[in-house]
Amino acid sequence: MKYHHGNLRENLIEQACIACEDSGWENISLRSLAKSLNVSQTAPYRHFETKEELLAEVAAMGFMRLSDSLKKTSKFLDSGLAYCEFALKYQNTYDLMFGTALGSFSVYPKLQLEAEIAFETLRSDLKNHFIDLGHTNISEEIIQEKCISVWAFQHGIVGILRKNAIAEDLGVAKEHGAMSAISSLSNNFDDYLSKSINNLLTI
Amino acid sequence: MKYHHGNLRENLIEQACIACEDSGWENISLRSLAKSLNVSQTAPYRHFETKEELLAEVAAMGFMRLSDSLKKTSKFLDSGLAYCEFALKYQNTYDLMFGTALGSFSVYPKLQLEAEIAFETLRSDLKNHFIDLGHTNISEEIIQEKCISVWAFQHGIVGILRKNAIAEDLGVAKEHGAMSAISSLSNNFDDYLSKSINNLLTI
DNA sequence: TTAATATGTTTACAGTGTCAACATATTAGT
DNA sequence: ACTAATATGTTGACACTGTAAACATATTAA
Repeated sequence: MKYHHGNLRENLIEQACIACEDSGWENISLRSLAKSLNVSQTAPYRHFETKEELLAEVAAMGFMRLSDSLKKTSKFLDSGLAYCEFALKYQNTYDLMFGTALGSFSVYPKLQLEAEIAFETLRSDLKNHFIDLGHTNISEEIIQEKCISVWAFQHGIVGILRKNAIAEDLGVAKEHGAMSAISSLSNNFDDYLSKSINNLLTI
Repeated sequence: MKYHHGNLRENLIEQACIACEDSGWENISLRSLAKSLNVSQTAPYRHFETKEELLAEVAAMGFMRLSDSLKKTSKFLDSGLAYCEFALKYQNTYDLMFGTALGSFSVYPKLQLEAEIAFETLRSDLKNHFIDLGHTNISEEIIQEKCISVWAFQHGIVGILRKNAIAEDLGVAKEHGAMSAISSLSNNFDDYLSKSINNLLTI
């Protein structure tokens, strides 16, 4: 089962993942990807109808890796930190996953699936968290609602942190100014995070 | 004080704002902007060193309008809804403001200023909210921290809502699936929002 | 073995940001 | 008022981009 190139499709996704994390999805070009795989510049079009379709695959891979990161945590309140770490460590991929390059998840079934798996990971963790706390009679709807709240909060914090140019490390804020009061916050970032999430979980 | 065109710079910003909201920042082209203003394709470069510089101006305008929207609310808990309404009504501009087109706010002084003004608007509203509740001895640090939390939560919720393709109206979710349990949530979106924000404000 | 299909190439089009060289309008300095 | 400096605009070019059409060939299915 070997065509001209072998498995151009998977190689393209692979290289696109690397290129995305290296220089951001906006700087990915099908032509240069093709060139780096020693293939003509329009060869990718035999595997992806459009550039966006390739980007959707990259985003899906991102969600798979996010799920993995979340699964590595034992306590629910740790997963918040894990989430933020992922989002800041793989900034460019995260941008692709949640940014405007792709529209709604539902346009790309595989992407939607992987996104839902990641969400489910967090949701089941949260359910266990509630059980650990002795709250056994909480409806699935509320669990889901709370899960969305937590996710949204984490997502938002990451966005704000980045807009204030906090870099590599979670604990350091470099800028000053009104909005960058974040610095004081990020000195004890994990405390802040778990406290806020705990608040959000109040029923 | 009238040169060749008059005030090309402001006209460019103006048209860019419109174009951005119409078709998204990714589809703005300096050349077509120039053409629509009956000016040569490189004329914009006398006023902006790079395309990004123009986009930063558009984003700054966005924050000005956001501040206006927030100022129109009387109660603090209403401003959350106002924020989400703004973010969903002016989706494309909001993307530019918080997306990856521009890096950190601090790269563009004017943008940073306008962003901080918007933040300050929310912060002072929150302070008054605490005072209304009789909590008069809350430190500025905590107010700021809570303000960041609220902003992050709102920002995150908007992002998640959009990734599930909820349209025009705040109250309606169209998709189904695990993550789109949002639909149940968004039926009483404003209740959900104020409840969550209230939780976040717990000290 | 033949027909269909999957995969890849060549060529081309219309568009992009931005640079360099040049032209002219306005302002500031004397 | 005249001149030099500066702000503004134009022309032309370069090196990219996504992607469509026409063609070629390798692989697979009948």
